[in-house]
Amino acid sequence: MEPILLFPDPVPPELAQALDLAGYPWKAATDEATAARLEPDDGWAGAIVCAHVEPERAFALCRALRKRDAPLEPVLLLVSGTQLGDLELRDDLFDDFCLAPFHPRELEARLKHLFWRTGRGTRPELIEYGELVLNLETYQAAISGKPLDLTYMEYELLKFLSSHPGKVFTRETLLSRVWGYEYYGGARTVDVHIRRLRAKLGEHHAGLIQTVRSVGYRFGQSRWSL
Amino acid sequence: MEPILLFPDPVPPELAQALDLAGYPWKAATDEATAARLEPDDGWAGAIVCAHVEPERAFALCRALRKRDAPLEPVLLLVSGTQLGDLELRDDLFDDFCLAPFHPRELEARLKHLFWRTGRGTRPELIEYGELVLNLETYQAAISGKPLDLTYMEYELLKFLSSHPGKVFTRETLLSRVWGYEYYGGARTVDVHIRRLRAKLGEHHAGLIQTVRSVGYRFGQSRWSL
DNA sequence: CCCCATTGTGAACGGACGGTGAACCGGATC
DNA sequence: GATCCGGTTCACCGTCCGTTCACAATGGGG
Repeated sequence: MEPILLFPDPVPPELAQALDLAGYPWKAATDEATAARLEPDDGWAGAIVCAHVEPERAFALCRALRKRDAPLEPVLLLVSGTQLGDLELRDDLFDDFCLAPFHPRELEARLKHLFWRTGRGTRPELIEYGELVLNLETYQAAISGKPLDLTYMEYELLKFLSSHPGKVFTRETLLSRVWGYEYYGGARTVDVHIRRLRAKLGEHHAGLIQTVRSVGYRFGQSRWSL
Repeated sequence: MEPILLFPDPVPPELAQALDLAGYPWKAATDEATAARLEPDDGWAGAIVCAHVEPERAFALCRALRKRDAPLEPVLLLVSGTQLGDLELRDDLFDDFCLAPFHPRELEARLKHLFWRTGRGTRPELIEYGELVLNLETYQAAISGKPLDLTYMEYELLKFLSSHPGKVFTRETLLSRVWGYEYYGGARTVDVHIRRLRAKLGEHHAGLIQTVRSVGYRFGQSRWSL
């Protein structure tokens, strides 16, 4: 996802923290010129402008962003309670606003809705480990950019392992955590699924899943290796 | 100005007071039927739905309001902080939301901005994905320029799927989001509608709807942004 | 160097999952 | 009331894939 443009620079710490927590990339700028200089090739994903710190410059920036050839959108405004009246007649400068101080989850919800409204894709939930990417929303997996054709159990197993890299799991643990607590079946089932996973990961990446003899399996590099 | 539709009835006193203070006329309704009975000749100006009192019925009402021949808008949702997560996947049910308890002036500012926005007709009236086009105003669908003759449910299902491309939905999710929360019926119903959709999409485009075994269905290709 | 526990491998079985055709049913229309 | 239309349900069936088993390969300990 392209980064979100923030104003001002430096960014209020609670804003930066909320965005980091929600997983949105961002860059801060002090004015339109630096914003233009920092802009990625494929443009900004949107902008969040703090109007409660420097109102005049904030609104001026909004106006500049909207007057570009390709108007920047969506623009979310952060305002203090006393500024609510200032929004009048400035409707065209922003797409949504949020009262400061804000609850991180409100900001996240507003961003989500805003991105949906403006048609831009919302940020997918991913598990990444090196070349491997699992998309939790689409139930798809890819390694080195090439999609893996995994079955349901293979996907679930890989998802569990890759979300605990470096940790060793016994077959029994895997059976209870991935298959379900009530599962009653042979432990060798795990071996077969591991084998098929390694095969589909390809020779080059098969080592991502390691066997720990007489214990179980581990995904990724051990914390103590090297 | 036409009145705003409120839910539920009786209206939370702070909401009624805030609207009276801001000078907005309103009428309250307990459900869609009474809303239809109370509706003025020239329609509602918009709706404010309290989702923090009766979430299920509130969202059901939103869906009903949006499915009318002339979808009611704008819709402003009042939610509690703990409900922020519930907004996910319900983006199409509302135009803006406000955290309860709210500051009267925030509500007023949101209404003002909302009316300004909808006056300019910013709500998307088309959904496009590749060759597929859904016209939300005329309830028509076309692929490669040729109109599709879809039934109501087929259209709703395709609309929901195509507005979340790449994402996998379980049958239960589809039943609750497309058919309605109160729906009690077999999950296989979804299969049949999917089959008819694929048939009407034609052999060449049937792959737009993919089956994810033991999970559900997915529309279009996933976005591998990043 | 041998032995046996442990794990990898190939194949086969069978259950479950989903596609499909058709019947059913309730409401709308004439 | 007859007919049509669209949504739901059901039964059937093909296929996918999770599981199991037998056997080969491996590796650590004595």
